[in-house]
Amino acid sequence: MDQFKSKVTIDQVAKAAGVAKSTVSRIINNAPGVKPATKMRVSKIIEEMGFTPNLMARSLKTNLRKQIALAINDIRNPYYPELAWAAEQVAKQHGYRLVLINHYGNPSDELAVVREANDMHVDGIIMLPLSKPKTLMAEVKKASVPVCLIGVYEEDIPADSVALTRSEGVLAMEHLIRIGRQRIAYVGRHYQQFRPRSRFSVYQKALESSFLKRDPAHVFLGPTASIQTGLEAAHYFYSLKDKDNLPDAVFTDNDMTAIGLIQGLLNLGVRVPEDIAVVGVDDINWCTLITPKLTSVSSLSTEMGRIAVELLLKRIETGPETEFRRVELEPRLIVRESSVKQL
Amino acid sequence: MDQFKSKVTIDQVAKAAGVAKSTVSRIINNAPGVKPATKMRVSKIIEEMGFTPNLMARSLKTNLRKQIALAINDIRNPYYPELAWAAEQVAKQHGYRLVLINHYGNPSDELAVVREANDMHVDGIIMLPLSKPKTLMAEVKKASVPVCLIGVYEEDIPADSVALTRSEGVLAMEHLIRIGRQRIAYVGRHYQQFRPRSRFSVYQKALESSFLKRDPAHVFLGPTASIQTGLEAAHYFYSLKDKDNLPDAVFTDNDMTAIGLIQGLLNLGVRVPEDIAVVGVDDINWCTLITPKLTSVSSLSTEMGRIAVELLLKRIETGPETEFRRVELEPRLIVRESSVKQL
DNA sequence: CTGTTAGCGCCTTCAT
DNA sequence: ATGAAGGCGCTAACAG
Repeated sequence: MDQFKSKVTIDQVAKAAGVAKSTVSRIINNAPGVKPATKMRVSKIIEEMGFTPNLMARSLKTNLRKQIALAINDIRNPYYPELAWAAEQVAKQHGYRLVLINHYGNPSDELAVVREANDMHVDGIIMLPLSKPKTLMAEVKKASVPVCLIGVYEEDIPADSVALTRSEGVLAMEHLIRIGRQRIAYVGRHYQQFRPRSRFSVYQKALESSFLKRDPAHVFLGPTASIQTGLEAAHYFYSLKDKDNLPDAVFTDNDMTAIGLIQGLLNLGVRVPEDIAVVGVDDINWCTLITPKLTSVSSLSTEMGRIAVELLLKRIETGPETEFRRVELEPRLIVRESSVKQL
Repeated sequence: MDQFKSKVTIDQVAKAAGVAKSTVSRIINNAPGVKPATKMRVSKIIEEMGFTPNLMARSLKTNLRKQIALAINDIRNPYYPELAWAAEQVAKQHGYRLVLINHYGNPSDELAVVREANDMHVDGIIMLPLSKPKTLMAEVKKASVPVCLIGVYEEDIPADSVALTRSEGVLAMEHLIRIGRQRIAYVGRHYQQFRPRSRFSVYQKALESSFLKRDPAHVFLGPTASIQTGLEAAHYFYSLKDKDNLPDAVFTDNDMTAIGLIQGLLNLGVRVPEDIAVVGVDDINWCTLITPKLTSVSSLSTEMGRIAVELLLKRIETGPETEFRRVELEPRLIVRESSVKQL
């Protein structure tokens, strides 16, 4: 194992160049106070020897890793790559690396993620939390570095955050009601506890305030934000005994599930949107690539990712002194074929 | 910045427990030779103080990071998340963490990736290289840790590898020819240099050996494996002056581009597969979610990811002594609606 | 069984 | 402008 070309150290360079390590250190860090001549000479040797500083040794000393963690649910849901991509662009621009930490939906793992991030000694953490507020609070407090939250409504958590001005559910439900749907179902993930402004809570409230029937049979909760959950939901609705009570619309937690749901419905001979209109959340790229194209509420993944990194980097610089910032974005409904036949 | 809850160190624990740090070290590493009583007592203190070892300090010492890098092209192409997911499962099982490094297609960046991985002091690197053989060789040799290659045919590179027994192109072209297509086009990425067994080379050879016309106008090369490239290809073919010479089939480098291509063709009123049959490569999940469902040659992303990690971990253990291993998988053609109307 | 010591590779005063 | 020395947090001999 040690026969692999071992990394050259700053000492070796110093020795080879006949200078002290501190001089080499100054050079690789562009520190002032090195005679141009020696700088040039040593730089050449550095180049020749292929020396690159051991980042871990460096950060052990400086306590700076130039690295931020992005805790996500499942990399296989395109929503996260889209967000991560945008976040990475900004991070890179500032000389930071973005490290993804997957916690496949198990909300109890969110705490593990924080611990992991602590251990890795990243400079900051971006989270898209699923936990209930109390747990989340504990998580954030356990973090030994700044945290930036995405998509969280609670206001009293010691972290910067980016969120929407209102739940995606509001736009989705408004839309379905406006186009005259009467029996609107809900398909989504099962949370430990639904936040007051969660998509599901909003769904329930919207039904009430428009005097639509709230039928427990019209709610299907799966374990993950996946195609699979959508397929299962389709079979579930189809298996309802009371065929007259089939939903005529479904508001879906997320686009992946919505896409699975549509797939499942079509397989069962249900027409979308004629028989059942479907609205998702996230507006992932694939919305326009399936048939029918999926109506969705954009949760602004790329903007969120970008802003989260910006907030976090600012916080890393300024420290916890300044007041926590909260950026709010306006969600957008994008109407496509899965909810209205003719646009 | 330093007002954030600072991490507690092994010294603090040792002091608080009234033992030497080495004892604490032995305990957190489950090393033998600690009296159960003290172990119990100190463990409790560790728990109370919330101590977790600084992984960077540890690896500075042990030269082991329990971390492997996966160098990928673009996280937004679902092929990579699928592969990364599988790789991560195996890595986690062995106590390793998987770190993704994106090098958005710029093949010259592949070298940068190796350097980056070196700097990060990961224990090994998995690559899906795009570079031409000579460059690739240089890259692998620059690595200071074991490398495992995915999808490379060259045999003389000092690295373990997982690859297919034959190019995906063989299966794709066989299929298109068998179903009687005469004017088969190619859409793909532009490489610095096409390897002999690359998809494009195989495409050309297949045309020759079946005495089909090789028309330069039937080749469209884009910069990336993206939807966008597919859309552009569709417009390109449509804009050909010689309408009688439109292709009746397209072999596409990758599924993303194939999906974009189909989308573009449908928008232009071209029927798929009646007018143009389309075959992709990778067999990403989305193949079955679009309409028409995409015929594709599976490049076995999850198996590749899994095996690559296994090979790499074995190599990390054994070192460079043992001969480099090469695992070969049989590619599979999955026929769907984009190439034949009735299955 | 437990403590002492000596670095891992780097940065950072403090001298020179 | 450069060198010498100390230490970041941890592990790994070597003593006791």
